[in-house]
Amino acid sequence: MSELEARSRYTPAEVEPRIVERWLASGIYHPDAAGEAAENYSLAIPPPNVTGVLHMGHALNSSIQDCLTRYQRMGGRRTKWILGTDHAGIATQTQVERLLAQEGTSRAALGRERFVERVWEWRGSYGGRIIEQLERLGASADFDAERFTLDEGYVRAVQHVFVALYEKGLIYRDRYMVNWDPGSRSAISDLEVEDREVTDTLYYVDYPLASGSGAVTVATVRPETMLADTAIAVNPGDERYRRLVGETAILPLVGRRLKIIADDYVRPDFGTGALKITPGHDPNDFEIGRRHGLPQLTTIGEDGRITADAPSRFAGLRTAEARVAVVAALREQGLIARAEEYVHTVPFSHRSGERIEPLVSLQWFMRMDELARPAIDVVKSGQVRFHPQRWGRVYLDWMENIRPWCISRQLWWGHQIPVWYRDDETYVGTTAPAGEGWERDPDVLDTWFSSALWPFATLGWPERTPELRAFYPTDALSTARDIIFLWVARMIMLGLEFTGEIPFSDVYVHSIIQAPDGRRMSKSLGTGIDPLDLIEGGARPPVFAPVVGDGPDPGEFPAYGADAVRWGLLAMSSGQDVRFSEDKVAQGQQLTNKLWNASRLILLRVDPATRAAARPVAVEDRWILSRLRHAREALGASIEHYDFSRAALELYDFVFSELCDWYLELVKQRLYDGDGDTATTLLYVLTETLVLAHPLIPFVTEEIYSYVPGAEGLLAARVREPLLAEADPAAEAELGRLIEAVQALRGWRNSAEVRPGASLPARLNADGYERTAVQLARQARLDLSANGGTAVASVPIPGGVVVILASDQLDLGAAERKREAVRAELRSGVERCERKLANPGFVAKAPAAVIQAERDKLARLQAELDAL
RNA sequence: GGGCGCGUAGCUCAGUGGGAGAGCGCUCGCUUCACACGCGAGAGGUCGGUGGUUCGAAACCACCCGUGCCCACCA
Repeated sequence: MSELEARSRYTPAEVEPRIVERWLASGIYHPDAAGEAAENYSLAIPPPNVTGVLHMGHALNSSIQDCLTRYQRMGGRRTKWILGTDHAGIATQTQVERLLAQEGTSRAALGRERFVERVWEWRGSYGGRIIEQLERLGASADFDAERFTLDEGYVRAVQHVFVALYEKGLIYRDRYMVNWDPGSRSAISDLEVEDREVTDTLYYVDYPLASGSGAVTVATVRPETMLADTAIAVNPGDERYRRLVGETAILPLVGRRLKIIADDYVRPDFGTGALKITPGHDPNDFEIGRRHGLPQLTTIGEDGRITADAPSRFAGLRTAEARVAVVAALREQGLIARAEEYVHTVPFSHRSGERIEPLVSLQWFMRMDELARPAIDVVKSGQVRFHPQRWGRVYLDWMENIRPWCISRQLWWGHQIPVWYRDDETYVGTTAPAGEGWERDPDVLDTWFSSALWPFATLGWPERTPELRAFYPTDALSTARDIIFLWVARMIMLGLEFTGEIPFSDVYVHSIIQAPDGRRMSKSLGTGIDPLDLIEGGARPPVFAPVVGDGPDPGEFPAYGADAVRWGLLAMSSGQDVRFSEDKVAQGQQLTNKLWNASRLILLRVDPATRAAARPVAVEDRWILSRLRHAREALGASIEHYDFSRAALELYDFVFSELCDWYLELVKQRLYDGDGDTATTLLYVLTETLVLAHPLIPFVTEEIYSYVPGAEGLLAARVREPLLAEADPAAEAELGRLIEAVQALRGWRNSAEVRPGASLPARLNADGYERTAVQLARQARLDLSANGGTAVASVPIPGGVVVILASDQLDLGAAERKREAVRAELRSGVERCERKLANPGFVAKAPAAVIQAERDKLARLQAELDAL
């Protein structure tokens, strides 16, 4: 007990690490693989990159998932939060390559086998950091069954899927236009490309006609690609060029003969209406080229440099250099008719940040339309629900226009494609083919290919494991919207294809937390916070400077503790993006501190032999039991509806407004007096409050629980029991009256400038206070025992008035001013009601209950006014 | 070009048809034996604008202004 007695402030920094150890040692995070998925509860974490460190998005999403997990676990269901990390192909490979560069070596020097070994070593040393951070946050995930998207069983699952889809004809190899990322030297998918606005120059270039009679002028922002031009296209309806269709132009600098063709794609009103066609280096031209059977030439290589197939003066130049050189050469020949500034969007690699080079390349693709169909149906039918709902529409829009997915990556770190080649033969299988001379495809799969199997591959699929039966399909998926297409959609498609079931029934799309200035939280911008710095205290970046000084060092966050951070993040989040608010974290800290101190009041006064039970002796006991039931129901509904900010605020309101401000103040005296039933009930209310609060603020509640007499085991493992009291509207009405009356009297005292400690002689002239008059007197500091005396003021309260009697405690002038103010307020209220009730439309059309409520209100206000 | 959000108190945000709310900040008062990271009482808003629907609009509809995001192959 000494700790509880000694600390009038809750100290998370000392408590939390100790609690983490108890939870981890208890084994409650790791459920038995028993029962069926329908009765059990499970959810899979979006696997953080193995290179990752905890950022605010992780902290928010983990707070959400842990709230769900703890809530369901305490609801008595076998609950599993599937945990693990993603091998994150490009990110991890880049990280290790950087390390090698520092050591003066390189991937190429090591060779594939040694390099991959190095990555595994790296993962062994540094890859677990985010997992430890999740533990520190209080995440109750299954740490004993941590998975990795490249561990042995997972590799088998991925290969199985690849082979099956290949055999079904959905995976194929093709020479096709891809987004080539010169930074990572790999193809990437459409989803990994981001468009940025760029100011370029639009050049008008003359292509002389072979006939020698003039030239056709084309407009281009990428003159360097002209080296691979194989045609010129115009719109078939364009009168200006009609007679040129079928003619031939001469490609400047190269001399190649280009056919002039007609294609509807060309817009007559843009540029000159004539378009140079480069099937090898532009996605649109690629399509046009296919339509017209044009050759695809390649003059830009995978290294982003001009190839030897181009005129030698350009070979080896980077594209940017080549552009300058080509323009200079054209100028020399007087072929640049015009040049103007041009703002447009250009694709960049999301990964490396480099400008995408569209290239024709031999890659593996996956056809998605067939897989999309059932995945569209399950969302349309409501089997899979998005929260907020509107994200379902976004999902469907994308799915209905889905395109093939380029799944091969020219990396070493990842799932190597299970395909072998020998001369013209191709072998696809989960094990190497027999015989000599087979060469395995060097490429690996897009990381998202393996992520798409996450909810079932982590449970042992394709084996029919007990885990799979117990926990698949999962229940919920909580994620940010930026991976709805990259990940969520693909999990639904592959889940349906390979397990025949939806991978989860609810997708919660949480908000994104921005920096206080509205920018994205990002380390490089200086707008990011390490959540651990909030939890344990640490550097406060300048954009997070407190508006008012709040401590010795504004450059440091105080150690708010994990509960405060979790509560704050939940309270901040909602359906829309929000700016990070340190105030909300501070509010969470106040909540933990309040609960700590309320518990001290109770636990330091009750006899250790007391056991929690509901033994209401006064109406306020019935009231708090009724409010407790209300809070449990409201909070439960909010969590089940994924409304976490509401849940957080409901908890705060219950603890502050109902439990501490009113109930504890009302029963304090009885507790001091040593009343046994009061102690018993208080212990019950406290225990159930801890149960209520635990999913949101697990640490402080677990710590307090350890001091509760008779409480055994861990609060985290406790199952919610049915509450011992029903809703009690009569008690709620009675206490509602009391609270309103006390507030009215306190307000009156304040404005009448009555000394706070003074007890005022008064007469209670109101109905409905038979059982609460003593409390009314105590809370409002009235002396109701006085008889006689001159009435000097009359304070309206529900059901009547309190008449204040003359005493030397009172400044009559101030009291009179207050009385006038109250009178004016009541009058305007009465007028508003009368006006409404005089409106024939209102009386005729409004619902009867609304009209009656209005009449009641008028009567009440009028009575209060009359009483003055 | 298409789509989806958002605009409510000084700040950050709840509130989706019947008397404008919370936290922080601000003002006044209080060393009341759980908590000064506290307690009590207040001030503060033409709910972006215009028009409409309705007995009644912060909420529903239309348009406008401002702002953010997503999707899209116009050189």
